[in-house]
Amino acid sequence: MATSTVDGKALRSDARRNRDRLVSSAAELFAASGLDVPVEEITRHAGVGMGTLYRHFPTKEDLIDAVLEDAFSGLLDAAKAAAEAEDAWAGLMSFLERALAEHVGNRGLKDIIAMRAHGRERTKALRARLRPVLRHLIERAQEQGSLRADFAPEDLPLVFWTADRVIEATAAVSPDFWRRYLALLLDGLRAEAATPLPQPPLTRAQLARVTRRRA
Amino acid sequence: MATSTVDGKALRSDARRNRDRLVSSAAELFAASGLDVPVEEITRHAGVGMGTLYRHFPTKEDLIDAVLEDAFSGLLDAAKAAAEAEDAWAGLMSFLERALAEHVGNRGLKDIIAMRAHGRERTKALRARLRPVLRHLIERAQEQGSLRADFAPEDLPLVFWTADRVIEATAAVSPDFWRRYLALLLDGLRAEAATPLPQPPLTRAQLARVTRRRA
DNA sequence: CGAAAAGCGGAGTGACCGCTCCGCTTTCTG
DNA sequence: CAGAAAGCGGAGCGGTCACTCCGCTTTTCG
Repeated sequence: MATSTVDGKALRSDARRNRDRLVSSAAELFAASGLDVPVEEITRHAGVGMGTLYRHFPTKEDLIDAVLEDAFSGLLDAAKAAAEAEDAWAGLMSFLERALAEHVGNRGLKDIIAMRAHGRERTKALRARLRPVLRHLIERAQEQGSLRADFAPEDLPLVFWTADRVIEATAAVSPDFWRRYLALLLDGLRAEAATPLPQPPLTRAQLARVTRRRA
Repeated sequence: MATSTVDGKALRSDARRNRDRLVSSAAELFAASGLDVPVEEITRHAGVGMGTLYRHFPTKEDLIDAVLEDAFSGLLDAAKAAAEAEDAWAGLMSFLERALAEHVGNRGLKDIIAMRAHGRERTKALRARLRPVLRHLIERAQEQGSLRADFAPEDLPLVFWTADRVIEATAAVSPDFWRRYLALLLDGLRAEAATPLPQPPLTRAQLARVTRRRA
């Protein structure tokens, strides 16, 4: 949780303290119940008033952004670790496993990836830093002959979208069940399993349009 | 759309006409915009008042149920057709393709399968009639050596949950993209692709608990 | 045809939610 | 330590939605 102020000005001590409380309360509640916890519940949990919340974060979206920046940046670390693996396939697998394991206890993360609320700047920046790492990992796995050649980096969101759906549905009943789904899907990503695919991958532009959508 | 009255009593002619209008308006709007179209919009589209809606369907859920019974029963037909295929794998594939193709234009169906609102009686009955057909199809495909042996009938919802997620995300941008995802997943379901799975399938009881959930 | 029964419409209710406004309190600064 | 600036709390606003209530209209049937 950064201590710096976004724009020059130093905050008064009580303000800083309240801001921190808000962010950590929000983190906790988002993780537990998803992004639509009422803002009022967040302020209550943080022991501050509504006014305080809205002075720090002009909109609920901004709060979400502040909270999930941390969580998202964890993903980047996982990706970097995976990129160093000798066996690229194993690296990719461990990246997916680690990332998804985090999703099990964090409804907020799933909500973001499921596109409920979106499109902030910092998140976009993190995504941009993540992309080349993963592309490299994918290319290496394909060169090593383990990952099917027609798998595109743009197909990766499929894994998260769908696995999150499974987690959402089954976590309460069997918290590790998503691993079965992932294994099934990964068997379809192996080079040996490859059968011609009926559709091209999404282009980056299409993918961007997908994430920029909302009800 | 059944013409019979649920409980003995015959409806007055205007009542029957209004009821039919409501159901078909709801069908249209649910398909186009999902299950959370406001009831007021449905009544307006049907040209009747709120009171009329709520006399026929004590709750929005009941209306949903009435509407989706039709759509759901189409699935049963698809399954029966698939069960007759010589090649069980091909049958299973065509069942999935046909069922999912319907979901592309019908947000209401996806919403139901995604568990938004649920648990009505008629729907449960239809599911019960569907189950043995699909189980038979799966068993045959396994005997023929095309479907991996550790795939359970209880794993089938995975396909729908996840494919619907993909459809939801991408239909507006590339309406046929889900076929790529399905192909990827199906490659993982082939017997040759099989790698040991880390988790057992859900039991029927667990599956029931999953579908009986709501926010 | 006429009256009772059945049905109808839609304004209104209550619950929820994100967000605003402003009189009061705390912190900072000289 | 005092005054000004910064921050604070929470009642209330405006919007949405499922659902209710009741005075009026249409159908039915002898």
